[in-house]
Amino acid sequence: MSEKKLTLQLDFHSKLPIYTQIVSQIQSQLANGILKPGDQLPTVRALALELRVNFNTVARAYRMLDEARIISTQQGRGTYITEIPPPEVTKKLREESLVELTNRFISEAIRLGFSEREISQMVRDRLNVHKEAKDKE
Amino acid sequence: MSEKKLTLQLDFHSKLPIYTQIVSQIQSQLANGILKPGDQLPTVRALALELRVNFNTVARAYRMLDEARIISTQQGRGTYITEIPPPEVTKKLREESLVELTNRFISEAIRLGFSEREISQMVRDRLNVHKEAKDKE
DNA sequence: ACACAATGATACAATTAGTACAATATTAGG
DNA sequence: CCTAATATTGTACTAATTGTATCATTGTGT
Repeated sequence: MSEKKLTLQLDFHSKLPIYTQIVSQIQSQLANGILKPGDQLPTVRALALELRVNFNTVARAYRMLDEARIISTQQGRGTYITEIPPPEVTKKLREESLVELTNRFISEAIRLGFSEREISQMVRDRLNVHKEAKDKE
Repeated sequence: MSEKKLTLQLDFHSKLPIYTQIVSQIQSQLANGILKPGDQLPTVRALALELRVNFNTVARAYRMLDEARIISTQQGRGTYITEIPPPEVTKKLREESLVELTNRFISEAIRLGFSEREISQMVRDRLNVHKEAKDKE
């Protein structure tokens, strides 16, 4: 039995609905290898209990992931990460995870009152610092 | 769930519209620490009932506060004080907070296996999207 | 009387919760 | 072993709670 612990961090005050948070966090865990093809996910009820949400909320997230062919849900059996996630799906997932990460960063910065110009300038800046630090190794 | 009582004093004879009074009183309660980031506000209907006003009036106040990023409203779920309210900080602190935020973003992206090139491209990309969305207003 | 802003009424949409059900797996009796 | 009862799992449908959108009404200033 290889049921993953699957620790998710929900923000109940977020603009984002719970079910989309579940979807995107599972996606990103798959994108960066925390979850692997074949892994069994917790049951809708188990995960719901842990996250303190209604199991239909988890079921809705699972359904979305199922429709995206990322997981396979089987009534009476459980849910599993798809064995052969089409390469273009994983590629797409990877892309999407960066999109989301970047969006979160930008909206956070905007909320803090920074302008687009300041943000892009700072990103250039810190990327340069990062690059220099790496080159010196 | 810590739904605040949120006692507001309205003056129905004031020149100031009800919704303005709601807005400014919530703002001042936040400034005074009576309300804190993450606090859930009463539902538009509950507060309206208590204040003996139409719930659309409360909704209007909430919408204004939402646009000012002071609260976060989510259809079907509720209304919350924004977790990270726009800080009126000094220029230096402000600068440092963007540095911190950017560093966290970059290292997270690097950890996920993205290259500097991909990161800067994506930031440009999402900033453009953000800008366009804003321009449309 | 008119124009405009504020408020109210009504219908709508999104999210989550509740309940009953169907498919599959597991276990108990023989 | 085989079969039937039971448990476990996801599904479907519905209800309740929330904020949103639109238009009507009211009231005030000119």
